[in-house]
Amino acid sequence: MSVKKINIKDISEASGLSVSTISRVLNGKAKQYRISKKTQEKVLKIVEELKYVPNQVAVNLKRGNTRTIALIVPSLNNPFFANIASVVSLELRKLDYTTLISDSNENLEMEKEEINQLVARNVDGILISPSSQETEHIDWVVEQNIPLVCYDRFFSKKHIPYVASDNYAGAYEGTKYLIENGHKRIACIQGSLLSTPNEFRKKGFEAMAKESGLKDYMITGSEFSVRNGYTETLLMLQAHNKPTAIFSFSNNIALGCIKALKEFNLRVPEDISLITFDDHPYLEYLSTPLTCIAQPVEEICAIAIRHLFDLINKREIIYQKVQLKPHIIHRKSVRNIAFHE
Amino acid sequence: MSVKKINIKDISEASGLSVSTISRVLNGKAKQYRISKKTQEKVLKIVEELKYVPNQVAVNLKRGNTRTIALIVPSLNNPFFANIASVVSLELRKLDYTTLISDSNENLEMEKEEINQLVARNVDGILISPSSQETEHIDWVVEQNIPLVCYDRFFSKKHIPYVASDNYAGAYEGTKYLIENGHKRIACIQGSLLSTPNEFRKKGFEAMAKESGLKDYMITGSEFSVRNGYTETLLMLQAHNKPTAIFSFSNNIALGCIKALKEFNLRVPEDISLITFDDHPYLEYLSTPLTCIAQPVEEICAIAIRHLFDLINKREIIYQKVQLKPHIIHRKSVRNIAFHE
DNA sequence: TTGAAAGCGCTAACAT
DNA sequence: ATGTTAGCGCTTTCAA
Repeated sequence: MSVKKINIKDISEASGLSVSTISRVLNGKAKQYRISKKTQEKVLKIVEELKYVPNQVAVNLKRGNTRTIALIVPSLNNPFFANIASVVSLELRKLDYTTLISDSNENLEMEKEEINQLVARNVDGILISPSSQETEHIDWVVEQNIPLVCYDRFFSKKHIPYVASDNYAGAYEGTKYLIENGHKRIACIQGSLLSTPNEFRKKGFEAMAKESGLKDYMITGSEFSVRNGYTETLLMLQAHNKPTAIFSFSNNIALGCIKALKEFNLRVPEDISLITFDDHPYLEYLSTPLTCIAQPVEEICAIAIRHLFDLINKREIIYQKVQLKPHIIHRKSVRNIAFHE
Repeated sequence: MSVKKINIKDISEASGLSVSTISRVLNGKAKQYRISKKTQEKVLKIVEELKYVPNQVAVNLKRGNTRTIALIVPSLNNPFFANIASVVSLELRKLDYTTLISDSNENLEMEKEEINQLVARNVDGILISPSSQETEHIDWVVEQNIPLVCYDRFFSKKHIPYVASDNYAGAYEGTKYLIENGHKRIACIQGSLLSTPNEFRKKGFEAMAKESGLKDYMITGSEFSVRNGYTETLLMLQAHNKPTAIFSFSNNIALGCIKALKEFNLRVPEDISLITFDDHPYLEYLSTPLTCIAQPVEEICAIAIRHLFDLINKREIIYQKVQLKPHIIHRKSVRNIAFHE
């Protein structure tokens, strides 16, 4: 029934050569060991015929490394992270590494479990966007000298390398843009209070608010989810003093926001303006094309990978903490109300 | 520098017990081997203290299985597949399996490479949405008795289990809906000609067209991509006889379609109607909420997983080939022109 | 109730 | 130019 997988010993027997010779040929060490052309050809021929593929599990055990990098995302259903997963796995494949994508579901317990699994599976490195500020499990990884780099979200108080957007600057600029367009009553809908992007977006907003004397604002919400965007928008629309602009702190939040706005028959930007973090192709085709603060996803991935490999190769990391400037993509969801007051 | 990972032998030495005892305790075989409470506690305590996690690579080599399932998706940037990846990995985790997500990038060569990798890594099973009708590499997997189930896309001519939407029925119903709404000139924009979903969508469309005497139609395009949707729409809008309705065969195609329509200042559905395969939260918030044919993603995942485990456990699979009915979600992108001719 | 040791498939150090 | 063998970390058979 069960067809035994063929192994290096089978090749050895079929060819009359020793397993070491097979191993050498297959690992490109033929010249180094001056293995004759004839032998090489014979090996390759038999390998081809028997469709032999070396058992990586055994190779990994022997070598102690797996040529596997783990990528932990908070949610694959978030297009921002799906995009990152796609980019990272493609890039790593070019380096002949396999990517193990783990979805932590925005859940610390799951994240811990996964980290455990990943370490047990001997991954060579971990790229993580942590779901909280809790670091015990992360410290444990670092203690074991397993290379780890944070992307997007990171730990403010720890010396763990990271690559992220400059969320402070992004929020600062976004707010400035809103204010320049005459908005004096702004509501922010934020995401997870435990995440650094949220922390810095909030700070960036507040800094600009302070700088320009903006007093009439609110910051509400607590999750990077459609539902949060929806609920918070619903609530603020029922307050006596509606904002003239909403600053959504993520793509999913914006979606919930739009849903609520629609139910209230409020048009964007005629009745209320909207700007959001995160770009996506569909934003352009929404009933009102959405102005957004786009993050440099490809760069974040590229640099995170580079840093991880610097760690893996014990090269020194010069810029341990990187923040990349996001940029505003102007579409049509912010109205200039400077002269309409 | 490099902190040696602690292993079972370390635990053995630290506890003064043999490695077999450690292994037994850790694998829940304490009662089976009548290991004393004291011994158990001692083991657990030391394991806890030293934060020992068994090396899964060694376990895998020894046991010959990995408790890992590979999920091959054609593209993670397609929200349909990102969604599937998310659902599958969450479901498999519940079963205490790890998911290895691989992005084949709609590319046969990459898919082959990945299959190779996956087999070499001793995955216990493979869930694949193949990027072509080429099956040599798939046959090789099956020959080795590695359980494999196709989802979404499959092989029409092979006896390989699959779970997919009933794309024929979906297209049939979608076309019927268009015709009932008075459309007599319909353009389909299709995706990859090599994929079964496309094949059956095309057939479903043609069947309904024939049945209702629809003559004036075209089927064009060749890729499940935004660009394809864009280009094909652009082309058909320049023809002398514009269609009154477009049937897009995927979410990405629809996005390209909308982009082109917008450039031509054509309103949906006033100037032209649009229906597409695949649902997504944002479809509801597009300038015209898009009517679509939604696939039962959760069910597809659940059944694919069940079938895979039937294979893994050598249980018999009763329904080897499953097609699940999709359903139309009525939004606002199809106009009734029956009385406007 | 516990331990010793073989062996999973491979690589590489040490032969020759 | 090629072969022999130890050992990676674990599970499990066999022994006690």
